[in-house]
Amino acid sequence: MSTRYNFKEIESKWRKIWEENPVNPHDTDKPKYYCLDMFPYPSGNGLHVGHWRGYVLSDVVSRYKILQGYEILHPMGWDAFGLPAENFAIKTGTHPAETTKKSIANIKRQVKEISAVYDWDREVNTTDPDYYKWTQWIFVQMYKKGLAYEKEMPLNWCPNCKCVLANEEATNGVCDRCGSPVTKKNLRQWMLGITKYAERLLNDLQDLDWPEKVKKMQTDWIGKSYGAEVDFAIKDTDKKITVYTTRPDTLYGATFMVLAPEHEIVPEITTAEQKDAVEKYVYAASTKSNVSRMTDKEKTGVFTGAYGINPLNGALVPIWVSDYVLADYGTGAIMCVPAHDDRDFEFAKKFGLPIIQVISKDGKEDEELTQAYTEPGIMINSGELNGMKSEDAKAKMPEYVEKQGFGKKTVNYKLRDWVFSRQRYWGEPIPLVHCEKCGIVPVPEEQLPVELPNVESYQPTETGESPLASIEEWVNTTCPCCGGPAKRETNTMPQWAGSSWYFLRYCDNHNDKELASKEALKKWMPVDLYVGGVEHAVLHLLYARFYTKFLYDIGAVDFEEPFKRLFNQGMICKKNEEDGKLYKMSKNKGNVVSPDETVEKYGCDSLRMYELFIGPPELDSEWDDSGIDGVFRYLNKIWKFVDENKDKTIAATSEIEQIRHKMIYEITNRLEALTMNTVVSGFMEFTNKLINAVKAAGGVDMETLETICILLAPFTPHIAEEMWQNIGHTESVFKQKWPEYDENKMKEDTVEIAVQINGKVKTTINIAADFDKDSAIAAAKEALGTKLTGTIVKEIYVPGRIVNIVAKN
RNA sequence: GCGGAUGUGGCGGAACUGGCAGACGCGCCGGACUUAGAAUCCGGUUCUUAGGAGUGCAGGUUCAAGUCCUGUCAUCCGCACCA
Repeated sequence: MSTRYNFKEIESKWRKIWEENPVNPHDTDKPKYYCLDMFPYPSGNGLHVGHWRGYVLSDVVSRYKILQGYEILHPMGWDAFGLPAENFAIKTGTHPAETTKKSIANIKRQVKEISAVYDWDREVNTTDPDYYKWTQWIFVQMYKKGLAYEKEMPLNWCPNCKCVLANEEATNGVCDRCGSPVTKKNLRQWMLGITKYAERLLNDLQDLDWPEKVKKMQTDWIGKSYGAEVDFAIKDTDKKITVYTTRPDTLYGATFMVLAPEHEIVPEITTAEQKDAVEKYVYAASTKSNVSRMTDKEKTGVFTGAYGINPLNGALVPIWVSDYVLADYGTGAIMCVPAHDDRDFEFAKKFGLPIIQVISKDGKEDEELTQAYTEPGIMINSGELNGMKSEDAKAKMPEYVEKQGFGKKTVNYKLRDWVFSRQRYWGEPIPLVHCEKCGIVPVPEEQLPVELPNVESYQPTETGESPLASIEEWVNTTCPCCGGPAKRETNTMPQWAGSSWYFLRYCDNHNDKELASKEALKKWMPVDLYVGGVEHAVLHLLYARFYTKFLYDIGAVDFEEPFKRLFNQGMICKKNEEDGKLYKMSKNKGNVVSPDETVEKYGCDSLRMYELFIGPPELDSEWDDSGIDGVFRYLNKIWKFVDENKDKTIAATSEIEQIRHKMIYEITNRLEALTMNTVVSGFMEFTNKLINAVKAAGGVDMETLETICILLAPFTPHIAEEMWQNIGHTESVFKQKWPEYDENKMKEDTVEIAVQINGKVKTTINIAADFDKDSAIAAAKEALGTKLTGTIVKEIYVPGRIVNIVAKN
């Protein structure tokens, strides 16, 4: 394709000029706008055109805000700790720092091709000791507040990564990173008490301008439920079992109990006759993989031989063990009401346990329940509760149980504390020292950062020990407290540590006294628009909110929510040659399109515009190699139009003026709504209209040419800047003001409207836009002529839209 | 199983609070320019027995439904024995 406008020359020219004279000067007294991209992991594979999508979108918004008179913070950095560099080190012996440095250099070069208005002097890198000093500092503050603690417990262990995983990283029993099935391993690990923040993390979601989907995912992950804990005494012992239930209204219907196999009371209450069977079952459950425990829905279980006593009516209920009860949710023990719970019903049927109905639709007992009745209804077989609405009983029971002294009202969360230590090399060392005399001592703040030492072997171990453990001269240190011999903590932090607060560091990235100064944070935070993929809906976005709330509590920041508005861009997919199916671009699938080549062929402006044009930005889109031709042709067209008309401008005709105002109106509104695909189609549509109007008028006015340049500037900055210069300006287009529209001037004098008979379009008429109903109907009837037959029942006129005549024959 | 999103020409997709369905672009067809091709420009492009039919399917509300209501199907995503 031959080129009409020389994008190569224009783009390199302006890139250079902007580098010397940034279009977004700082330290102004303008209002602020913080527009943030989720920073990338600098992978060796570099970027593909899918990565551009979010970056272009956020840049368009940033440049638009500049034109609207804002001072912008639009930074970029590198989330550079992580496994790929470390695995590469294991294979080749190359130090991860070296690999990371190279990858960053490459990806930075690629990111610069986007020509975004990034503040490169605010770049951060999570592996830079000046950065992770503060990652460690935050950990120390958490430790001091008792929020970071050590605990031994069965943890998700990825045998492939040889590393523990947080719950959030092991959804569906599979390692988030490598897809291996996760096993459980009993390990002593560092935890962060995120559950202390469950309520705030849940409540504060309400006011965020985030996609509902993400809010819902976080809400579900936190998993709040209301209910009661009820104590069941165990027959012939002085022991009791506390169960958690969300259905205290059904307490009279409890006919058995089930304990999780891991429940500590199981061996204590199991009778001699049942001992073998129970031990066998518990052992089998412990070796069952996480995946099958989640997916095997067929109920299994074993009777312990013991009986609990229903505190309400003294009824004896057999106590069973089954792995459908989870040890780490609620109390690890449940009361079972088979009449009103699907799972309990299934269990009761399978093992022949009694079923007592305590709720029914009409207050009468059903003949026989064929399935659990889970709807609300009227209480029956429930003593003093009989006749009450089940919802009322549900609301009343927790308090009643509490008053009677055999339980209490409670709230439960699915959210677990965050397993925070990793047994790998390429991460922030946890800044703690183990002293025989003083116990665990945090490294004093003035000694931070605890830098990562060099190791010989990056190989992780089977035992759950970090490769750092083998470096004796590093491990052996002195206790900051007593000066005696001590050992360093050898675990490192998860990759999420660095990304949980990086948006704060951008505000003041050179500060060596604080993670960021109060003034800088006050100026910039919170983030006004955060753009990134939906894959971090629970992980990064939950952790970052947690960190922010913690920093708020210790007075380090004065806001509780870091990201006011969140936008999730869709992925760019491409058909795989082999199976013809759409896949997200990836090296594995061999469907990657390189932005480097695309820029070479079409230029940055064309690629930027095509990234937006490809489809609704929040949905996945299919890359079409020839689709970019359309925007490239468009840019040539607008270039030619401006070039041909710039030297012979005339006064604006009313038609051209009307097009200009309408164009400003549409582009602005669509841009505000982030419906970027329709912005691009709007540019094309209005340009076509304009070209026709200009042909008729014999020329165009200067203001219209200027408007086009400014409107295009956020989208295709180079060509816009060049055209702006070509029409006679010496100052950057980004120093201009975003144009305003005048609604009165948008209006057309005459409009074409459709004329319908009984809702079917028969013809169209051109009438004055301000015609009243009678004139419009009259004009419509005239246009219809003999087509209109029968008796007219109704006449409808929607100004500017339609005339509909309802006639009966 | 629960929750959410999506469903419109050959393709990607437009259509603001119900008001001319298919904007804009790709592709394709025809024409102009050219020795020729590429590029560019101009015109056409939902289907169709030319009366109509048509926004996954079946109903409903309305003068008027892609848009609202009821039911249903398909695809994708998230959660998934959370008591």
